[in-house]
Amino acid sequence: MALDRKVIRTGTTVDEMVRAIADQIVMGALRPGDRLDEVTLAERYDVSRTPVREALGQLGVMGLADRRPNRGAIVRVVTQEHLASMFESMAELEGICARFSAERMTPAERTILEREHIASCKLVQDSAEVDYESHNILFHTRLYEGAHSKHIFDLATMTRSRLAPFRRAQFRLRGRLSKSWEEHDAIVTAIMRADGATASEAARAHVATVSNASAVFATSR
Amino acid sequence: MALDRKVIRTGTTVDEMVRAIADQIVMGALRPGDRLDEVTLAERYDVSRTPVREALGQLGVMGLADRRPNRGAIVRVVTQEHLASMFESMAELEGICARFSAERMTPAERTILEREHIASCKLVQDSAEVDYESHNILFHTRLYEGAHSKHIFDLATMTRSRLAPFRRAQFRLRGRLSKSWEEHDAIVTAIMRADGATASEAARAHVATVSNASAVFATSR
DNA sequence: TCTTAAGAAAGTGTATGCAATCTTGGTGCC
DNA sequence: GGCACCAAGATTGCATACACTTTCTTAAGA
Repeated sequence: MALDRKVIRTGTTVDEMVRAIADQIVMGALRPGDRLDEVTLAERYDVSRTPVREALGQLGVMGLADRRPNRGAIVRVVTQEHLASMFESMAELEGICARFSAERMTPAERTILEREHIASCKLVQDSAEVDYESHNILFHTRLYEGAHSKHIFDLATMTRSRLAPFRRAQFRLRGRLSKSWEEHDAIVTAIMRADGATASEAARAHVATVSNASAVFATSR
Repeated sequence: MALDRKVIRTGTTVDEMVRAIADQIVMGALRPGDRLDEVTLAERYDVSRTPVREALGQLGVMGLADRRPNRGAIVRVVTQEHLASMFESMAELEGICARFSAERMTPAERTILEREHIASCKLVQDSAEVDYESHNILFHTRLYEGAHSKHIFDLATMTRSRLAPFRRAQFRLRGRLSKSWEEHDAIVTAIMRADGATASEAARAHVATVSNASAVFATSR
């Protein structure tokens, strides 16, 4: 299934390849350790090897792929140690974002955050895992944005995408959905009160829980 | 002056190009806004455009270059706002590293940190700006390493390299050298006492000072 | 004089080809 | 049977070629 590049054409082919491959990795279609063969990818997307190669190089810098000179690229495999390190960093970053959000969000941003959070309660009641996952991503993005700091946003977003392959299906664990909502609730409440310290701690605890839920999944493959 | 690739040959040409260009940016030979012309770079390093292009793409991901489709690449220009955001992030990251270092460094690491810190006192007395700058980079690297968290290390290192073009010559400001040493001293003292909170605060304050020193320089160009 | 249009020049984006390197399957030797 | 070695195939790395986009130049028209 080739991409219709001639029709839509946003940006360069390389960008499209980066997005396409990154998506496959983040979505789990390509799993850690899988080979990223240049000719195979080129054929699949109906492009030459050149843009594929550039994309692989960029994915390497992003930390999603691992490039071995003369030996091809694979989806990055991380050790348990490194994985823990990433979750730890994520917790710290989210803590910072929550603190800044509590201190800096505009009234409009606070309103949106709260409204979306309350709306998501219904998804929990309906056990709508997939929709809740979408909401969850948005929720955390709101936190990163609310920090009003472009670089923190970049760091948090990057770290999240690197972790994505390892947090798949976290919401399938029994009761995880409603627990997640309660944790979000603690964060939102603190942010609405402009209580940075509490928001930060709640966010860190939240990520720690996700970390535990994901660790089980990551090791059991 | 072409690189002697045939002779030394460590890694691929692309890697060499990334290093070479990144160095030029970080060292200040290439300044924000400067064009990164593919053919010029290719000729300068005596390679074809292909590896140069791949390098530019990777530098874009690293945040050192800015790539505009069909319009070439330039050394990234950051707004005052974005620069402040990066310094703010750097302060938070260093704070985290200092806290973790205080909690996690091995006795051997603590010894090395303290010994190098004490040795650097002589550089201050001699007003050896260049040598102190080298020591300074090492000092902060020790902090990042001491956190014992690969990902935090990556984030800190990346952020530092992005900031490098803007903190040039910070030590030329009068009295900055000895002030820097005193700030380091506060961090080291706290780490030796395994006092995470104090170490964290000292590190954050230290970066804040650097930020102010650099902001003057950045705007006055 | 200023604006604008057309064409040329410069530069980027992708495809293809070839050389270099790695992998694999098989063969001979111990 | 196991191991070292070697050649063929597969794959990557880089250079070159060409198409396409942007930018610059220049000149005509208002």
